[in-house]
Amino acid sequence: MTKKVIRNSVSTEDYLKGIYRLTGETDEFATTNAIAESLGISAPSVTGMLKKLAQSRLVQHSPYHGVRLTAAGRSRAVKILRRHRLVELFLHKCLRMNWDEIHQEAEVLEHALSERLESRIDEWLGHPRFDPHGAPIPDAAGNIIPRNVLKLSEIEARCDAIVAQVMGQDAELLSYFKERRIFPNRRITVLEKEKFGGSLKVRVSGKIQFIGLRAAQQILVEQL
Amino acid sequence: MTKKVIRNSVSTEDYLKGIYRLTGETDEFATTNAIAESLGISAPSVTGMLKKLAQSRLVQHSPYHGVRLTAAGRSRAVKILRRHRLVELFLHKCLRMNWDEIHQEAEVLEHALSERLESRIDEWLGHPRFDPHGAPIPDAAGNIIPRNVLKLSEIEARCDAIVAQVMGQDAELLSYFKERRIFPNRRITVLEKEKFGGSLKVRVSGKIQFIGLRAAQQILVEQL
DNA sequence: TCTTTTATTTAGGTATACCTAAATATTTCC
DNA sequence: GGAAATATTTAGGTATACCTAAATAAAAGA
Repeated sequence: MTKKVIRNSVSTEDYLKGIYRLTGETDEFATTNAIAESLGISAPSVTGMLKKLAQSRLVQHSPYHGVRLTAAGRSRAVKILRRHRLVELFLHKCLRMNWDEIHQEAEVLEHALSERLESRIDEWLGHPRFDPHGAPIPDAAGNIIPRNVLKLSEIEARCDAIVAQVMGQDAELLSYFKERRIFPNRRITVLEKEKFGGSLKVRVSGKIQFIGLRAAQQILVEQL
Repeated sequence: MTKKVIRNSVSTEDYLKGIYRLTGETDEFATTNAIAESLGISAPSVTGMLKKLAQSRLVQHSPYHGVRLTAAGRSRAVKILRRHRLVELFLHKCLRMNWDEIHQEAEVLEHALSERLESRIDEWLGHPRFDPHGAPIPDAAGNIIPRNVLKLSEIEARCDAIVAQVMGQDAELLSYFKERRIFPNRRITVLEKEKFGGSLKVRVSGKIQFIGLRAAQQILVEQL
């Protein structure tokens, strides 16, 4: 027992991706509850799965504390992330799918790509570096372009910035951004910040508008 | 118990597709062993699964005799077949994937397409009617173009025909056809048939060559 | 510090889909 | 018709990945 099984399941990939999303390239631990919430799975189920992932040396499990990805686990997570973002961009560019539909499709397709198909799509796209939401696409070796980004909500009033990325998980939020013409590479100026977590008054794409705090936390910018 | 559960699994889709491949549009029964062999699963496992599919009203199960698809089961099978063939053609046309690679990819991707993506691909391809192996692609309603085809092995010597379809499951066999330039829509003439299941001497694409009987059974033609 | 709250894990159970070995039904052949 | 061969099903078991309820550990607050 406690043998090191090879885990190729969709579940395994979803856990690794979820943990990576929580901890990024840091060596922080992701907590059981955070993982449970992000995957929509009960905490006891998560505990059980984390033990299996630890046996397969994909995560390091520190009981009652959390897990962090091993090198192998991180590499698998980055691979899925690459596939997810390549697929999003491909669906958008080749098949003209909407900005707010592609995430949902990619969530399934990322688990169905072979190595071969991944690289064909990468070639078709010309080895792209960013997906349609502005998220960096890891290269075939797993390297990610380092960026210096802040949440829009953290920018001071009267500051200029460039939209780097909008978080693309939620179709409703993406429609919100679309309506307000908030897209990667657009210049954005924070005009005013209401106190105590209120809206931000900004100018973007020539229009002055208000953005809720929750939305502003989902927009990454490069400050100028 | 014995409730009518909704079955959306990859396994379910593979069984329905497999049964359809065995029986086509006829009302014949597929036997347990034939299904087991075609899916590479043990016969007892197949029996168990057929009972579940019968409970979900996707097949009609006649114990010790076999199963046949219900209308619902056939419709699901044809949908998967449509997706499989659309994906094959798309990979070939858009991503320039080889004739003998696309089946393997489609085998996975067919289970990962949404309705929306299926129809985007269909549009991109211009509502195609045949896949790269010459197999007819069912339309969105599930209708399949009727054809009048024979196996090449059934054609009399000194007869002319047009290659309609090469069976595309096996990459090795497809390479064999590729080498011999046997593609859909090519004219093929059977020059001689060796007795007792020997090779066929044919002319195709201007070249005279021999085709093994097993291969000739995997080539469908329209007799002229 | 000690109690309460929160987070995590253990215990026990479910569904899906597969397996082998053994039993039983069906078909084939003499 | 009956024995042998073949096909199918039953019985019992495994692995994956999920669940709820209960127990326990850790963190927070008085």
